[in-house]
Amino acid sequence: MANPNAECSIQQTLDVIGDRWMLLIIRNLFRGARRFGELEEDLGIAKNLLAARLNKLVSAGIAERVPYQDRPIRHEYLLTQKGRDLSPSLVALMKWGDRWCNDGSAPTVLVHADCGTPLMQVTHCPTCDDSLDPGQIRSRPGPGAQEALR
Amino acid sequence: MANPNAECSIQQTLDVIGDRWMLLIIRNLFRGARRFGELEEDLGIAKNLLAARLNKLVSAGIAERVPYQDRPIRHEYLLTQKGRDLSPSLVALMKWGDRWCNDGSAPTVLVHADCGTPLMQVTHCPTCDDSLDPGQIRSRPGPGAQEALR
DNA sequence: ATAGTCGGTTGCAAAAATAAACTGACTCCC
DNA sequence: GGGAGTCAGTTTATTTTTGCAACCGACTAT
Repeated sequence: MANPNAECSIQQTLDVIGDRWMLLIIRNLFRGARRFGELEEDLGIAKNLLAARLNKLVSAGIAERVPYQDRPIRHEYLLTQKGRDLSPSLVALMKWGDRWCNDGSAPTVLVHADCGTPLMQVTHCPTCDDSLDPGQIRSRPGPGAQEALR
Repeated sequence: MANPNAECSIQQTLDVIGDRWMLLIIRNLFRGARRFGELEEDLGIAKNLLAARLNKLVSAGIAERVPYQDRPIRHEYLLTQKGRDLSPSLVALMKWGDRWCNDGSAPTVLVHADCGTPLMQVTHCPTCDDSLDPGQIRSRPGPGAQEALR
């Protein structure tokens, strides 16, 4: 309890996936990459770092190692529910990059599998049934938290 | 064009804000911190790193330096529109931490300023007028992009 | 004149990233 | 059986980035 930021979920999230490679590895797992060599080649990451990151992902419960052959035993890496649940974060970061790093044009568009419509990501108020912009958002301590932010 | 990932907005985004401190600094700017010393104390970051990060934020156009006194000239740091537009990303990361690092309980809850209702963040299909889960999302190259993600 | 504040810069040691070589368990081909 | 190749790492050395502490300059307060 020395550091008040320890209470913050953003801090805790970044402790797990907040380094230069983690989110890129997770992005590629989302895209369907499964194997060590595949990730290595796609990302251009050093082998030792990839091995270390994958171990961290597995021990954090974001990915799991699943054998795909014996002799020699080889594993592939699959996202768990916890990992798949990072989708909104990745989408949000991608949207930001689309808007601010690519002149608003999107190198990649996310679409609804059923109908092909490009998707939007919104912050939504269930009561007002409306989407909000940042100015409409306030933060307050949650239930079971004493003074989480400042 | 050597690296196909250069096309990806996630990559580009992480190039700018993808290190351990950037999003934490931005989070604190969202919370209202403005001054060097304030950020330094709240985050426990080393002065040289904070100075480097703030310069990077300013040159990336995410924050701006605004004088708040002369003699000696002192500046504060304010988020630009580009910076404020990171709100959805921060929200998404926070939600993930709430769910997966805090047993689902939220140290901090985001609420609608108008009505106080806790907010949801959803991926939304404008055509179907429905919110989607990750399994319903596909990616495809956007307009003006050749083969951005395989 | 002295001390203190604020916002840095500089120098140095420790930690992490990178690149390249090496390993081990196999398979495939001759 | 021998040699080359693949895949998934591990080891080793080099470079870069962090983190820490000391110092600095311009001012204010006492």
